[in-house]
Amino acid sequence: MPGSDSARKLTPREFKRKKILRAAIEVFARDGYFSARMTDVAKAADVADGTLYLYFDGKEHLLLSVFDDALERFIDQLKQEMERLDDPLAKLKVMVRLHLEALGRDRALAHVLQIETRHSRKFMRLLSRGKLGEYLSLLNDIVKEGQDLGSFRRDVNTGLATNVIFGAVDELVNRWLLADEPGDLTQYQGPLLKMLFQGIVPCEFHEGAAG
Amino acid sequence: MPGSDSARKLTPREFKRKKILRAAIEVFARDGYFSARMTDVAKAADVADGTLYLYFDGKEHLLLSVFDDALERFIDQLKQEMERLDDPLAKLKVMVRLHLEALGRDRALAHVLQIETRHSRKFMRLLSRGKLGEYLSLLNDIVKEGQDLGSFRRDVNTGLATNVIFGAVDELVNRWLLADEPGDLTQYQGPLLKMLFQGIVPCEFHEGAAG
DNA sequence: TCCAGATGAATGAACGCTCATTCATAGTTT
DNA sequence: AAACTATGAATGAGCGTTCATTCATCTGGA
Repeated sequence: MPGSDSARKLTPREFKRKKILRAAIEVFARDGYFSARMTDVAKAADVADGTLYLYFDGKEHLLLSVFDDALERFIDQLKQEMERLDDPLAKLKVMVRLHLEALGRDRALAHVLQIETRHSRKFMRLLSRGKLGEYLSLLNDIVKEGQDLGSFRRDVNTGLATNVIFGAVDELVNRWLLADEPGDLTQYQGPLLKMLFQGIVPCEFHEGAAG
Repeated sequence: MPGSDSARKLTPREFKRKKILRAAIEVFARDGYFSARMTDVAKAADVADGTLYLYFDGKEHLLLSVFDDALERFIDQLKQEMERLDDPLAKLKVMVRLHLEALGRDRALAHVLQIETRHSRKFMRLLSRGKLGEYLSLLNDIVKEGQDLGSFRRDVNTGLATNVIFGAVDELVNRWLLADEPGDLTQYQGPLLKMLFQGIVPCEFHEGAAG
């Protein structure tokens, strides 16, 4: 099944494509998407201005490609790692870990994914209907499975729980991006999961707390 | 103390300022911040192009003003409503309710606050250091107070809990904004709080879940 | 009451600059 | 010698901002 093996040799064309994508990440992260000039992306990729348009349909399509390319790799990895797991709780842990690891290791990419790709409603909808939707759907499946098996509460709406989990992780990454002295992003994995699993109110007070 | 009473009569200048701010919200929400033209904001405010610059220092400052103005009103209301409350749990409920109500009632404003103001790292830092920081600090205080009083778990980092709560609410609003048929935003208030308070894992499984 | 002069808020046409994109040309491979 | 790929200078539309000018309102002297 050639094409699905991510470790195979790249064709020259694929190689240059990747090189441009990487350059775009660096430049978009450094200057911001709107301030960034295509000329600078070309320069960073060591390629002529016009060449960009032989690989991408324009600036916006380049940004979209950065996003989808990154998420595709991430989703593949996620699926692969989850194959060996049955426990939804363990799956959720892995998902959060991979999410934090992937972004924690590449700050420029994180910046582009978290901030630059969210510049308009129109663009965000585009993302939601693409790879991001696939990712959220994966998360939703885990939550649903956990509820079916009884390891997650059944009395919270599945979609809402998905939303809370994603929102929490997403905001954590945002704060890490905005921090003046960002530490290791993955250090929060444990505490974050603890809070998501157990909530903020001790069990003995649960009756009066909600509602 | 004239000037702090939000219900007093507006001077002509204040009135026109508000009119421009409202127009900016509508136009930024409709076209997106970057696509929006100052000319169109002026048109929507029923004012000449140049007039905008008698009230604001430029396009970016106008966007910032929209944000700060909205948050200032929100924070004032929040402080006022919280004065009568002692219980941190109740305070948190009020905070989430007001947050969802304020945005749920004004979709254009929500759009601008959630999406258009987050177009760059630089701008987001500006927000964080201003009114948004004040808001987060308020939330952080509530969490801390709850932990001191024992109504919130002490074994979760205060800042992280603040982050999770804000992230969850924020993402909920985002999904509402992106939805094709958005319902009433406030309907999620109860379930959201329940999940934040109690977590996703039933109490009896807490031992093995975290970590 | 009337008017001359002063004030500054408001106007909107025009400016000037910034890029995303194009395409005629050049190079490279088969 | 075709076919494919790359180049980068030139283009021109788009738009934030400016500023010379207008005009409604106010002031105070007669």
